[in-house]
Amino acid sequence: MVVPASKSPRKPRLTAQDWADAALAAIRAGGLAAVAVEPIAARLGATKGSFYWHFNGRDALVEAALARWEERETEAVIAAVGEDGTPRERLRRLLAITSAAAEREPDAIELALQADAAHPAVAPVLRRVTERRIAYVEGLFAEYGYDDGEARRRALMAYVGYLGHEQLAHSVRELLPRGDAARAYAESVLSILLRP
Amino acid sequence: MVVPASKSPRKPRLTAQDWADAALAAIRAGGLAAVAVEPIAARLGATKGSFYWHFNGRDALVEAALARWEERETEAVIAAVGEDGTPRERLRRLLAITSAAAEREPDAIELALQADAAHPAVAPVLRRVTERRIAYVEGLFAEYGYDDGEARRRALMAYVGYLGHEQLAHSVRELLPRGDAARAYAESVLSILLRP
DNA sequence: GCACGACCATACGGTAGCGTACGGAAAACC
DNA sequence: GGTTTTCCGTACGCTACCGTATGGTCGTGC
Repeated sequence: MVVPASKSPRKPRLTAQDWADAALAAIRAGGLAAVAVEPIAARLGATKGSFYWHFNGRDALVEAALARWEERETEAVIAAVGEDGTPRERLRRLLAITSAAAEREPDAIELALQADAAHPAVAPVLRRVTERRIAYVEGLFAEYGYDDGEARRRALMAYVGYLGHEQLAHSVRELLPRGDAARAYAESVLSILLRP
Repeated sequence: MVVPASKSPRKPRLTAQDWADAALAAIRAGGLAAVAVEPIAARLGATKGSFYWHFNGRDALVEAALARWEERETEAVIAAVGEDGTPRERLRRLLAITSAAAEREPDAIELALQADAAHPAVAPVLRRVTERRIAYVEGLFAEYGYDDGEARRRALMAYVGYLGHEQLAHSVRELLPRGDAARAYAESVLSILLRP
């Protein structure tokens, strides 16, 4: 009796995207250094033979993963805040989204990239994403009523605080306030940033 | 003609300290992953033979380097601020010291450890150092007049801002204000943090 | 001035990962 | 249904690093 094709799940062919996503997963789990062809191949149930058909080498894979991340990042974060409400409401929403995310589990990919910010493939990606984000927050503050210089300064404070918060959530999470204290903290941050 | 002993500088014997310092230098230059026995040996003009006499293995070297860093860190930073003047003056001094340091070149060792915060040897060191620092800043805010909760929150904001600032200085330095703008920024941060 | 212990170099085997060569299977096309 | 692409597995050599074994050299006590 011959078993039909449904026995072992029919080995789907892999695309370059599959590899890029797997590389992103590796970055999330172990940083840029974890982007290693052979382990990822094993995890995909494939071999290097497949990989080197889709890519020229490890560097190309890294770049593909970063491109994928930047793309996702761009469309996601800012859009999540929306365009409804006063600037204050949008800032509160932004704060809520980011701090809630960090309380669960900080964004490991972003932290990994920040850690390898000097890597030639990482630097430009990080620069673009960072610039976009700060400019966005600066816009919110400007809309709120601050003049150019002050809006820029406050945006920087806010973003720098965000970065450090993610970092601290990753390294010494128990020092961050939780629950009610976290809400009081967020409220305090918002009111301080919006005080003239 | 035979040259006396002064020709090649007489090969000084190495101590465990020498190795630990060299490892720290490697961390500064290339992160934890750069702590590799053979390259460091080469840089010291020695071989693994020397290393494995002083240490049991790579892990022991990493721990020695971290211990050395923690020691330095503890005695240095807080002491630099001193105990003179009002809390406000001391906070300003602290801000000046740290932001000036970041403007030149952020502390690469600290960033590297932050990047590998999950490493079993790094985590406890980072936890202790971070706790000490935040507690110190919290003390300053308390002395300034805030009640316990508020002092803690402000200390957290300040520290989280410090972390993010170092991070940004490392990844996208050109986004940070320089010169006069930097001074205006620091002034703004201080006044915001000390406003009731 | 020699003997012993501290210190180090050399040489070796082992592992993980990169990249290449090449043959074979699977789809796509006609 | 055969041919041509597309996709992938296997096998190989190469490099960088870890850790061990072993014998040599240097300093120091006596």
